[in-house]
This record gives sequence, C-alpha cells and structure tokens, in this order.
Amino acid sequence: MIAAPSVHEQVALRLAGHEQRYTPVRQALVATLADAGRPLSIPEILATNLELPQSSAYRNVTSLIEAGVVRRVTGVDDHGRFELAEELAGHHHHLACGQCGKVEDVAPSARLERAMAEAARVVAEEQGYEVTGHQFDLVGVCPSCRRADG
Amino acid sequence: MIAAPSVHEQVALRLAGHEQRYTPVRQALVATLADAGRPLSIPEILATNLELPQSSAYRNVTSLIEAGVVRRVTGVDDHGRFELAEELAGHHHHLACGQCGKVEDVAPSARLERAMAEAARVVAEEQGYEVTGHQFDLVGVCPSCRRADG
DNA sequence: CTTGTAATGAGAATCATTCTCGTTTAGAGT
DNA sequence: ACTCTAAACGAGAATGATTCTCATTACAAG
Repeated sequence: MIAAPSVHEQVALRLAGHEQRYTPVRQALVATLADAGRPLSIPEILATNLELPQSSAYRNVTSLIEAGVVRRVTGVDDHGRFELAEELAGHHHHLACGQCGKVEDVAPSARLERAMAEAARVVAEEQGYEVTGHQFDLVGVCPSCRRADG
Repeated sequence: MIAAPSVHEQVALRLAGHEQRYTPVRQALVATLADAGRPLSIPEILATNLELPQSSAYRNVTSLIEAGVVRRVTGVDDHGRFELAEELAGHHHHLACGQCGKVEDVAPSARLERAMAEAARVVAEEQGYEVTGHQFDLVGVCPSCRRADG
C-alpha cells in the first residue's frame, strides 16, 4: 500500500503553515506511518528506517505532532505509539494486544459512532466539559500470542 | 464516600491468593483509590499520603495490579494512572482533560455498552483476536481549564 | 521464642523521551 | 550561481517516571 500523493501535499502544506520544512526525514516518517496503517512505536519506526537516528525520530515526530499531522496514541505498554492524524488517515479505533503490545487499526461502524456521539453529548452536559474527541480501544490477545499461550 | 467494607475483604482475599499480605500500606492505597473514585497518578497518591515513600507506592501498586485488584490506565499525559479493578469499582469509562491531564470516571450507558459489545464481537471474528475488554475514553476540556482559556 | 518469608524504604539503576549544541542544509533574495 | 538566515541535523548528555537492589523489619506458623 502506497500513500496517496495528496497525503504528502497536505503534510507539506500543514508544515509550511508552521514555518517548518517537509524534509527527507519527515517524508520518511510520514511514508512509514502511512504504509503501516497502524500506530507505530519509535523502536518500530527505527526498525524500518535503519539509517534514522533516534534523536531525529523523536524530534521530527514531535514536529509533525505540532503541525497536526501526527497523533500520539497511548497503548497498553510503556511505548508511545504514533499514527497519522485522522484528517489524513480517516477516523478509526484500535485493537491492542495485551501481551505483546501491538496495536491494529479497526474500522468504525456507524452504529458504534452514533452511540459514542450520544455518550459524548450526555457527558458534556452533565460534567460541563467541552468534549473534543473520543478514543475507543479494544484490548485482547492477538493470534500469535494466543498460539504462544497454548 | 467511604469504601464499602466488602471491598477490603475482597482485596485481602485476592492478595492471599497470590501469597501476599494486606499490609497497612496496601490498605492505604486501596482506601485512597476507593475514595477518589477516579484514576490517580502516583504523585496524586503521594500527595494524599504524605508519609508514603515513593518506592513503596510504586512497589505496592504493582503488587495490587498483579493480584488483579488495581488496573493501570494510560491518560493523556506521561503519568500512569491507577484505579480499582472493575470487579471492585464497577464498569465505567473515562473523561480526560486534554490540558491539565485530570481524569474523571463516567458511568456507562446501556446503549453504548451494547454497541461496544457488538463491535468487539465483529472485530474478534475478523481479526482473530480474543477480545478481553474495552476502553472508551472521552477527551475534552474540563470546566476549570475552559475558564482559564477565556 | 525461633524461623522462614514477605514487606519495607532509601537510594541506585533503567529506559523512554527530551534537550544541547556545534554542524549542515534548504530556500529566499541578490 | 552566491550569500545569508533560520530550520534541521545527529551525537551525546540530561531529564524524569518507573523499577530494581539490598539491608532491615514485621508478620505467621510451628
């Protein structure tokens, strides 16, 4: 799966809006995240970009987050995980393996989204919050960990 | 709000099952979490237990997690947050403030739970995962941060 | 009362992440 | 193409949450 060309254009545009350049390192990061189609940790990103220094990975992921291109996802283990913002990758949810920590994307269903929107509205009213988003994560055991468990 | 007596009994029982004692430090931790009614970070726990050493807080929270009494929740900032397991505190969801990081408990609605259960079933079938639980977090801005923003 | 095992707490160690800083590069203007 | 300025780079140090180490203490059973 190759990233759609428009993704790179949008990223360049957003970075420009923050007076930041769309450098080769950043292009590589965006391409890696677009290809993966699931949130990646920094070690996972480094594993697919052998030449990339750790400090550059962290610094540029932060830059991309500031530009609104990338979003940080907190999974079940200690590693932060990163994915393209929903405007670029589409709205979706996550399925995390509680044993190995791997995270997959899950497509949203209309019924679930409706129920969540209603929940957000109710909570906003009851607690006085301004609700800006939601996160729905399923936790389970992935096929390969199920096999390992026996 | 005082913790129901049965909570302490259940905790003692579960710890015993792991050959661990329900010591004063652990009682204090459970009482603190039960009183709070929302996930607390270690600094928050220490703030309400001035005599408690940091290393004991971390060690005993870990013990309680291993005994299935406490659950770790990852919020919007760097601090891990801890709450009583759902068997003790009841099933619920979270509402996190994206600015100050505070996390509140939110009661589940039947309709939302039904939609989530269906989503879990579909995903389990499609991806081959064994789904063991879910997490639904709303993100927003809490009343006091809304005021501060102006 | 002894004895084995769990728990304690102070400090060191670990590990993800962020910062520092001297060097390099991209892009606008000449 | 040449220069200039600010952004970006990368290696390593620094930070900060969390975990580990270890000598000491407290509990439970015999």
